[in-house]
Amino acid sequence: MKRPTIYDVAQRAGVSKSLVSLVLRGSPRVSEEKREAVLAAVAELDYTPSRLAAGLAGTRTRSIGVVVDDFANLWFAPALEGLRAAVAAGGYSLSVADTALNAHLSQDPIAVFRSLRVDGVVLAGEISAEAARQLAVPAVVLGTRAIEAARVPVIASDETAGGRLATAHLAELGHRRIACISGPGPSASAREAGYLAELAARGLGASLVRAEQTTEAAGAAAADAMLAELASAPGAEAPTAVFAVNDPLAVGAIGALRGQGFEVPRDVSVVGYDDSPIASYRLVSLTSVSGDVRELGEAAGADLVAMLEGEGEFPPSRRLAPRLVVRRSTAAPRAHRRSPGAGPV
Amino acid sequence: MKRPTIYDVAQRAGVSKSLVSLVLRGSPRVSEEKREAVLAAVAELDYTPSRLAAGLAGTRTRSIGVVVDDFANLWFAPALEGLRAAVAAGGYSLSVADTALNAHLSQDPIAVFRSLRVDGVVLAGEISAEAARQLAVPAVVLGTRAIEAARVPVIASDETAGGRLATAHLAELGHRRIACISGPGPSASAREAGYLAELAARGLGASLVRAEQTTEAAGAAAADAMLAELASAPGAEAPTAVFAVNDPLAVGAIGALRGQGFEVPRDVSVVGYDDSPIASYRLVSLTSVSGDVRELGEAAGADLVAMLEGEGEFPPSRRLAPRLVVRRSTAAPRAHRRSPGAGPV
DNA sequence: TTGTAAGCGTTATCAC
DNA sequence: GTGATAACGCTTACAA
Repeated sequence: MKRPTIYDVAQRAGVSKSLVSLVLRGSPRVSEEKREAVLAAVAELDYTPSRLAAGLAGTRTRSIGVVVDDFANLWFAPALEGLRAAVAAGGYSLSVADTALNAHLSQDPIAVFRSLRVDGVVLAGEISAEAARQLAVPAVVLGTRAIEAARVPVIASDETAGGRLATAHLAELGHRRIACISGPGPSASAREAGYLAELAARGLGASLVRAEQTTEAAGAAAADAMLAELASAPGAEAPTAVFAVNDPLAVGAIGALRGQGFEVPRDVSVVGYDDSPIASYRLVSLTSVSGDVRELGEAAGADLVAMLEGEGEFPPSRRLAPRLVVRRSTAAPRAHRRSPGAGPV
Repeated sequence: MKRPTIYDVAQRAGVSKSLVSLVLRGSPRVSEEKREAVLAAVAELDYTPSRLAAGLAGTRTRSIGVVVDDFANLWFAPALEGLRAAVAAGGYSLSVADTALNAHLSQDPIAVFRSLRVDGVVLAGEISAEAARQLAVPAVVLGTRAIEAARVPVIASDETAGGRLATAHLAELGHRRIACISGPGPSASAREAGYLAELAARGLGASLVRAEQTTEAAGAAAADAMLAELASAPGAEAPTAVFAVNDPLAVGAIGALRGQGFEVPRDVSVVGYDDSPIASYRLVSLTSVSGDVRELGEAAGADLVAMLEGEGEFPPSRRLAPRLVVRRSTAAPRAHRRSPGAGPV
């Protein structure tokens, strides 16, 4: 008992296979009569066209591949939803792969997509510049500024602006000693650059620690290290605010600070980045920078579809402005509250 | 400038296309000489075989589809990794889709996989029973017991056992009034059933609240509701321990309890479920039941490959035993610590 | 409007 | 070992 083919449908409906193909692809030049006959046959036979054959025969597969850097980065979930919404308009379907997913067996996701003949790909997350080159199909990069140079539009959140936003918020509250817990990777660098720029613009001094990874544990370790260094320095003063370049780092820092007797935000204010689910948890209530990831996904999807449908030129890179979600992890510094003009003790 | 085909490779290597196909599929009956010639031509031409054509012509596509209920469920990341490892052994590659991803436009992921002619599918998460039926290809269900009846093996964590484990842990610590915050869905039900079974086995009374969703906010609301109800009841006593059927619910409950002046674990112990990343955060340090999801994924992948390669019979359903990860959210009850035999005040 | 026929790039079945 | 030559199920001119 084999699967029904377009041929079976044609026979049952009493038409030719071409007609079936036309009906299925919604051609307007078919009689209502035949259309119904075809649709009926399709339903009766439970026919599902083979995308393999369609892709082989046609000029496109109407599928687009999405490469996600890591499925554990919850970041991409809303991005994917925005993408889907955007490409669905063009009749495309998404195929998702994660970089780590096939890394071991040299099962490079890009290679898989190539052999699948996807019409285009979306590089989501911190993709290596190398991956983007030698990419025979139209592509857009979503959410990082790593590969500015390649011939692909980059749809990213302006992470440097986000870093400035977070830092400015703390400065506006009255903080003068604002530390930063950064980490590895281009996103972290961009956010960190924003922190430095904003401090410079305000004439404040910087205090930077780089965590080994961008995890909660690394954030805790970085905060501990920062505190330890302060303790051993002669006249050093502890920061009254910390900007962590992502939420896990921030949560780790809060845990470490609390472990050392500092209450948040009473003694130290903390700002995170990404506005991940944990940030809104009551237990945490973390002020965080939000990249509006879903919209980023939508924009990327729309741009890719435009490249696929349109002739020639490709859309310009875009850098969307992030916004700050203020919660209960930030407040004015104590000294500031007691007597606005007073210097630190 | 078109893509190179197997024909181009054959011509360049001075052999027939059949030979090229044999070499690429690792046939042992080809001379070393020709093999090298073919491989060289492949490299020079940067040839990538078309999976579309291969799937069309061959008897299988060597691809398997994974349907995830929701990408935002961090749960599936390790499961996917286990899956990948297991199916890679058989030379299969994974294609992932999320139920919500295409739900809107009747872009049912199962339909997409059908048209892609995947060799098999993995249903991960809480899949509807309906989805599993009418599934023309071999399938396994990963991580839920929802569709016991269908003709697919179910590889799941024994969630009822997990519920018992959590409850037993609290009882062993000396707790007598153990409440449960449950939620919607089959997983929650199974965990809840374990809670009830363990209490019954120990002759303890149950106190159950069902949250509207399985989110942190819902958990907080449920805990608040529970406390409010207790306050209005005449001689009711507050529970000294709470088992929440997943981690977000548990974190929400902790937040709510703290808001009402209860410290965890001093006044109330809390156990969660899933051992998600947040559970290990210092700020939370939540005792939680772990399903060893990666291993679950491996088992499911191995079973599916066995079904695909093997002839006939399919592997039995399996229910893997979960384990408890004890952290700092659980401790002996206060009264118990002061005087072991004393009743509650 | 509908039918005919020629591919699309592989695998599979034979011969050689 | 190696090479022809049919499928595979569809799209797409081109005819009718």
